[in-house]
Amino acid sequence: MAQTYISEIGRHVGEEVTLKGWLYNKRSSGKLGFLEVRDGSGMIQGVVSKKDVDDTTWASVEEVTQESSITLTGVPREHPKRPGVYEIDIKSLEIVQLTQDYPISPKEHGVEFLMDHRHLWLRSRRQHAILKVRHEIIRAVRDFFDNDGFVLCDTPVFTPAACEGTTTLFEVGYFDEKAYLTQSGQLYNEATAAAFGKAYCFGPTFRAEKSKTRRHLTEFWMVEPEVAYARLDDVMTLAEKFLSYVVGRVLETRRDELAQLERDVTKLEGIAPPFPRLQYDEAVRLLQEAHSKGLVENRFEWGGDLGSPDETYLSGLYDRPVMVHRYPAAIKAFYMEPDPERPDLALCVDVLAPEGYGEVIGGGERMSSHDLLLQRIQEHELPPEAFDWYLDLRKYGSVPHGGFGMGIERCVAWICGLEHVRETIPFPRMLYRLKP
RNA sequence: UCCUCAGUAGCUCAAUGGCAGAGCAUUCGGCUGUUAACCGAAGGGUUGUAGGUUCGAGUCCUACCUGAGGAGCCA
Repeated sequence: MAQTYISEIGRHVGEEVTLKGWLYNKRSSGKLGFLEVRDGSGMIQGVVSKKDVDDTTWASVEEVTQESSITLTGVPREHPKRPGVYEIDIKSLEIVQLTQDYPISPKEHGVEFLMDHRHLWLRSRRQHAILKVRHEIIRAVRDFFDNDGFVLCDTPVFTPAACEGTTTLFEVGYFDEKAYLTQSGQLYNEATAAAFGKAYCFGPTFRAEKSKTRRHLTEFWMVEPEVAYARLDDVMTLAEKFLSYVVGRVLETRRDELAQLERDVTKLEGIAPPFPRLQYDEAVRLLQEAHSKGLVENRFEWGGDLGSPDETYLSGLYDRPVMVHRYPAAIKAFYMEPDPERPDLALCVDVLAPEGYGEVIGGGERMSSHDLLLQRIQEHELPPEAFDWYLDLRKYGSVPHGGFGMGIERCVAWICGLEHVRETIPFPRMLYRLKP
């Protein structure tokens, strides 16, 4: 018999249908059984009474265990006590495979145990909700750029040299030479933006930093748009429109999943342009003021990069993401365009998500002068021959241009209200975590 | 790399330096509207590893291993 998916069960009330899936949980009351069934598309409670089915089916009901694969036929109807919720009266049940000793019980488990069983943990309600929000975020990201005239131009994962130094790169063998896993597609995006005007890449990114916090993965997904002729203000305007669109789409299509995650959606409903724009100088003043009031432990000095506690404090001042711009050039990457009015500042921006989720976007205006870029490469003691092609972009029709990168997992963690990014990707890769 | 915390049954956790315990899971029995169902019973242990202190160590000390949170660095 043709399979009906649980997500479509409402269209089949009163008809006999076949479900194919797995047993999520079982409860019983004597000769009445309650089977919670999942099929990937959703969950439904099956009800089966001994007097209504043959002995074979009742024996299966008694025997079936958590996460056994099953097929069943039955007739869906509304739940007697919960309007809008469906149940299915089971007519017959077949066990495809009887599962023995499923490790994840319906009770609490620790992080290490769940991470070791990540391949099975994905079956749980919570992980389902998170990964469906992730999927929606990725769809929204693609739709936003596709609908705005951007061309998807993916950049390589194998790269010959570092964008910003080799210390945080994974080195791999590439036949007879060394290669590195990409830490950003941005340099290549500058080439595709010069070709297509507006381009973006979206793929995995690798950082070999020995970071061990709730915000770090060694392999994560990043979307990076790049726009020819864009100035810093244009980049910031794009970033606030983009983030607002993504949040709006999740609110529109994934309310059930956010409710499952107990996310306070009122914190998301106000996310709309304009986002506050805070110049680095002003951020320093706010942080020093906060320190004198005892709100921030360490006194922040001009010239440093914002630490996590600093970011958390600043983002806590606003009800939407805050865009901190014009950091000291000395602490930013070599390719940042200097501010013509204050050459010691870089025309860059970091977008800090609310509620302490930290930096979700980093970007800015790129350097357009060939000679200054070459000078910066030399100052940073980078091998100029590795950047021949990159310098070419400044020799043949150089224009002001800029863009940003957004880490998908931090965005998912923020929108879902999660404690840790490890749950935002099916199989997280972290310091000390390479399996499963 | 550094700082802090943790490691006891398959899982989550108790146990003042003095008999190794509970809930869940599993097995058996009961229950016709359950919702992490509930009720009764049973099986289940080299207390992360190695050494030390002590009449006696899950508990105290040392080293190591594993994990978690944080710093730095970053999206």
